[in-house]
Amino acid sequence: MTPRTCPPTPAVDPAANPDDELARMAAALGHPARVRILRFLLTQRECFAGAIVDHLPLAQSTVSQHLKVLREAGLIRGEVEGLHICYCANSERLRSVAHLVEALVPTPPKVPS
Amino acid sequence: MTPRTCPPTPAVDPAANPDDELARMAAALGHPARVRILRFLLTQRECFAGAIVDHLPLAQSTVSQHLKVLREAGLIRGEVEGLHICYCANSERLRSVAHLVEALVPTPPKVPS
DNA sequence: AAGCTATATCGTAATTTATCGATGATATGC
DNA sequence: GCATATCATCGATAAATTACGATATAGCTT
Repeated sequence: MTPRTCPPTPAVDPAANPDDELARMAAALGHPARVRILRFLLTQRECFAGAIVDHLPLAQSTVSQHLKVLREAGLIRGEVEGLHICYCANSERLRSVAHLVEALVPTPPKVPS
Repeated sequence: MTPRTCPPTPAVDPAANPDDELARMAAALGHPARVRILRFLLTQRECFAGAIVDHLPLAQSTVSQHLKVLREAGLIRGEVEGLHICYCANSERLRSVAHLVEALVPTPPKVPS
């Protein structure tokens, strides 16, 4: 009904173990266009969807769909602002993703004193 | 010709910018089964392919394909060891992936003294 | 109200992915 | 050499992803 929604950012799924959570985030990041969108959003701090479309060699509808994937993963947030929609990266969520990945890196085998 | 190959670990693609690299790694991590395989490998330090198959509710051929994806992303390594193939996580590569993700997290806006 | 702009959604085609069973290849043991 | 175990690859199939143009919707502007 409302195309201009920007779903309330599903945020973290509480009923997901870290493995599934990580897989979900990784899947959202698993496309070059989405990584570029994210990076662009980070360098601009925020911007309208149109700017992102201009920045990528993809059709508007395609970009919109990538934005949706990122939104549903909670990696970005969109806010209606008059006629535009202002997107920005969700730093908090990005940090939590970074932690999930770091948790995967084995700690160097501890050498007992 | 040689089914028991364990391709030489394509490792890092030098001709890839960080965005594409990150997307490639994320795509490899973007499936719950693969994250579980990786985690299993990390808790065991190493193990035969059969053990991984036993650990997952998937057919042997399916697991083998997931292993291939992880291998081609350089996230794990396999070594022929007699009749088995011994897999282990590539910590170095995992660390580099962690760094790629961390590089995405905005540094807190620096407050000039 | 009528038109315009910005963006989401829909319908669809093409590609990729996930999964399985079956097969093939190698190494081991007899 | 022959049977067996272990694992990769193949072929098929179903499902998901990606991409696009077309359409619809919400909010300005006049």
